[in-house]
Amino acid sequence: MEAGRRLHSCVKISPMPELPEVETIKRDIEKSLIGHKILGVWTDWAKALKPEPEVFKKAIVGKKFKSVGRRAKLLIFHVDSVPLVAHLKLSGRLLYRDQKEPTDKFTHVVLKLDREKELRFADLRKFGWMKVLKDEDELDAVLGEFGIEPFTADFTLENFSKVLQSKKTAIKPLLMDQSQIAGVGNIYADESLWCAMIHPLRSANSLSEKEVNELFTCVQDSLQSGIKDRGTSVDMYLDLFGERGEHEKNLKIFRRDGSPCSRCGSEVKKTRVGGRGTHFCPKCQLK
DNA sequence: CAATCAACCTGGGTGC
DNA sequence: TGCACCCAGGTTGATT
Repeated sequence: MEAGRRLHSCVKISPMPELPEVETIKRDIEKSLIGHKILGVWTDWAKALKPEPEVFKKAIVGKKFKSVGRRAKLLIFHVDSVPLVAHLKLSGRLLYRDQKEPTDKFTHVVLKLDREKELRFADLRKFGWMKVLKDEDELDAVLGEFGIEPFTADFTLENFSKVLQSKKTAIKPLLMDQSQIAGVGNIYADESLWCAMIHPLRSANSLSEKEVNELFTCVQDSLQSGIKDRGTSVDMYLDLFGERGEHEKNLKIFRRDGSPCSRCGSEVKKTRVGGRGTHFCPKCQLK
């Protein structure tokens, strides 16, 4: 276990932009990128630009960033009237930088802007992408694939309860199922379940009314707490200006295996649920 | 229909 | 020192 702790403290690659991280980037973009004109597009990784680099370039060069939004973990831009969406997946970063600042080797897309600025897309694992959409109908179709969105009018206890009651799958994979509940990834799923004292393998439709209530509150609190700290940097997420988020020190359960549970003192355990690393307190979160 | 799983990637760890 | 192998995880798409 000592080895386990040491291993985790050395892991340098686990960004995981989830709702709070993407929301942080979105808010910073509102204050910086909006209004900039796109002068050119550079890439060394064709797959990052959809539908394909030439179409992507043609659609946006000469136009201005007008708005930015977020749905689940997706960033939504409008470049003039052209919808553009971006997904950071596991290791993507968006950076707003002066042209003269050096780029790192993970930078695979650069949007050259006016006023000597750049929007850089860096991605160690190259899973992320930016995509130009045809029109608002296509955007509606993309956004319609997601489930209930936290912090919107749709995210009611009634709707949350309906989602849980309709599935007998384990609660953790359901929390992370973007088509059901939008924006929750591995970190905030673990945090939410610890907060609500629910074991990650509990069948979703087996939760009591009280547990559903608790989880409903905990999901929102965990996400809100992450936003307040400008996201979690474990260890690669950086915000639009290249700064780390502060939420890592406020994590209650994620990657704390081997340490005492901050609620009951029992040793935090790590296991696998749905193929993903899952952290829980065996005393607080009974099966 | 639901659960499972490889594939997409890279770097950093371990074990031999 | 080197090298094969494993792991991290969001999402898609194929398979069971």
